[in-house]
Amino acid sequence: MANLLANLNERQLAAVTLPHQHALILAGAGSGKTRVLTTRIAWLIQTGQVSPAGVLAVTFTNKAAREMTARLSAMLPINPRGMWIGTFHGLCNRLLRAHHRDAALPQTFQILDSADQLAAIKRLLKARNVDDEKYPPRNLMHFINGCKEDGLRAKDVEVVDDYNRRFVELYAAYDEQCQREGVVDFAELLLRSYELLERNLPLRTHYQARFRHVLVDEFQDTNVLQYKWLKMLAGPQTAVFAVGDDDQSIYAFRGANVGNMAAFEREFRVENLIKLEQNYRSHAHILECANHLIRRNASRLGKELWTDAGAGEPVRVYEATSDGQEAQWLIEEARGLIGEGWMRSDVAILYRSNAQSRVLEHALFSAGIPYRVYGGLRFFERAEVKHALAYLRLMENPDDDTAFLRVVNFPARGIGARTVEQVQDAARAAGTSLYAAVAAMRGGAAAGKLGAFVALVERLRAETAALPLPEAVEHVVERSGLVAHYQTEKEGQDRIENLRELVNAAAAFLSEQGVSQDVPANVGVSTGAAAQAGPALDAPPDADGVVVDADVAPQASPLASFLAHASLEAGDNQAAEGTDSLQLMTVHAAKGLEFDAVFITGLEEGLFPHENSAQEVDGLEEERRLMYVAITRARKRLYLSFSQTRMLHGQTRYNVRSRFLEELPEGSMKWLTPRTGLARAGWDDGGGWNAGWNGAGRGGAREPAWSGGGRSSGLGDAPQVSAADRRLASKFDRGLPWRVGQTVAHAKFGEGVILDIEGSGTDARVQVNFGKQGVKWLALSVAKLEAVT
DNA sequence: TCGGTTCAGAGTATT
DNA sequence: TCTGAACCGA
Repeated sequence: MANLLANLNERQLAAVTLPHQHALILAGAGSGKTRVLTTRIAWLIQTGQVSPAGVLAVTFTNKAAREMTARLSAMLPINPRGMWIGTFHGLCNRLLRAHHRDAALPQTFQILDSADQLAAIKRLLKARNVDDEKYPPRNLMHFINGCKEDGLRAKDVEVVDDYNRRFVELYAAYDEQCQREGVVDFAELLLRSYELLERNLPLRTHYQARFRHVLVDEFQDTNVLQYKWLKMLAGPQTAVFAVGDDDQSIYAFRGANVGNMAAFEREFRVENLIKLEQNYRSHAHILECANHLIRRNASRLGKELWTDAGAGEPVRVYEATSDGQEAQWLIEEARGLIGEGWMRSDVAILYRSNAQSRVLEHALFSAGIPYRVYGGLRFFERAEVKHALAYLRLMENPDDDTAFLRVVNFPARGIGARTVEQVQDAARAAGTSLYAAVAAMRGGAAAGKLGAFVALVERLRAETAALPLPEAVEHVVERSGLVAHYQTEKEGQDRIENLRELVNAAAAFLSEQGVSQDVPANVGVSTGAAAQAGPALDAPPDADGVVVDADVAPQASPLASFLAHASLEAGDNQAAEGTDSLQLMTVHAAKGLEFDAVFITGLEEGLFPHENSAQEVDGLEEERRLMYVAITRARKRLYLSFSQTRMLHGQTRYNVRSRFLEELPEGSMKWLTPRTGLARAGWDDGGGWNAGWNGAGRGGAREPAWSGGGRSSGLGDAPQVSAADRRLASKFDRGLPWRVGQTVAHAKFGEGVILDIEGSGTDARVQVNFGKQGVKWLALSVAKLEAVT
């Protein structure tokens, strides 16, 4: 144990060895967060305070879960595979498989990824003849996921208008469709297991008693439902150890609710709040910049990073004349670094939006510098892989209509859209799945072809019944006709490779799970987890019967587990490793990573901070946190660059440098280009976005529209102002006390940002984005708005 | 069923 | 400017 706790600093040690009580650890960037989490678990187990089965540790990404598992197995002589360490979705999947009956799901339920979900929604809209112009599938998906992430079923959603009513109806219909098909989407995994625990007292009591320690990573990223889920799981004997950093909360747009941190502190009566502020990553000038910048955010729990590593080099700032020139400069700098012996893989080039990578890639390519771009298609998202998985899914669960439609005519077997529609009609009439409808259909050429398809799936299932998973996958890949189909394609070779890789992935999956390679793919097995579970899992008999713990419940078959794995872990999304390359990625993708040298590019108003964020509640603060994350990625050297002009959407935009540059401490910066003065009047942190993004550039005027200060005067004076700008400007000439971009408060809806203003006098209306409460038009003569400063 | 054309939209993203 | 999706004709 001595060496377990060795080399921890005072605060880290305190966090690791906290008593059996709820705790909130505010872990700054580079402060050893993962180390504290894993050491805490190891320490608890090693000192006999909890058995491995009594620990539940939850993360957001598979990568984080893997890292935690790996570090733990290095610290402890136990097999951490049997422990409940995983992503929210992975753990929910585990619960639902074990208690599928109580959760009203088939044991073989399939998991829809985002693309599957969208396809299912489109299918739903089509079947119900819904105008998808008026109700775009993507909006509906967003709505459904948003509701689920708030823990709301369709019946719980407050209907505010007719348009919204339709969404709620479709939400209900969507859930029915999923239930009928035996599929669940990502949000459903969470919601369903939450409801399972909520409604099933014996089950809840059992798991609450079992998990004496619940540890949460990246707590600032939890959404409303995840927090509710944690509250449901935490019983009177449970200590929740939440680790997070409110300053690194950059995922509000996907439902993360930083407010959970304060709520946790309050609702769990947290007495142990520990701040990890010593940074082991960056030199002091870099941390100075990070601290100085983030201090501007009003809503913070408060934290200041420090290091004893020394001042290091000042942060370099460069002003380019164009985006292309910015890339050229960057290449020269990078060449210099490489020449000095820096590894290319230790140099990262960050940008706010993916579109910015093109110019950079073009320049790097021309210069012959190897680079890797993060993002893009992942292994299990590739079309050919999804096709193969669809066959496997159909074998496992014939009711999976999404899988059916994906491969019913792929490879082409003469089943056209017309035929498919007929099946869909028949299925709807009979209230069955497409697969079952085909089985019920008689006669006709179409039925013949369809019948052949169903027979194919049946045959595949029979032929693979006794085969181990990898061989079963290989058999399906071959006999489904996929390989043959891609052989006829010009560029099908890569796809065939990926199909072969899928066979390898299946084999790798088995060994990762500790399942023997000999077990037939579709036979339930007991994994190491069950064997390891031990006496701690003897569930207390209850009035309603005995609770069978997930670890001793029959396990799903290797195939079912593999399919879940494929949905829950989309695989790598970065170019294969190999040659030493520069690392290109968005700032979001860089979170959690670190590099010796970091370039943050495109530091321009409208781009970073992004213009769209001005329309969101607390949008600017989130952008600032994003900048904070970017800065704290750098160990030794940090470059910040921006460009006077940038090609965007086919037009040259004339930029003003990012306000974030003005928010950094002079003393820690070194301008590589002369620092020009800027008229900064008109800046407004309170929600306003007075910068003249709208006008600048389109008229060809370099003069920023807001140079004069306030929006209206600036616009009025600018030459060649567009019609849109005049329309905008006119909104400020009516003497209304409101302006676009302003943050306001409403008694019922909370804080919002004004998006638009229409009419005048008693007719005046404002459109306000209230975030989760939605976008609303409010009549100013009725609604009471207050300015938020 | 595929391939070309047209059109809108263009922010960040894990499971 | 560029991309992806939808659509139409062969």
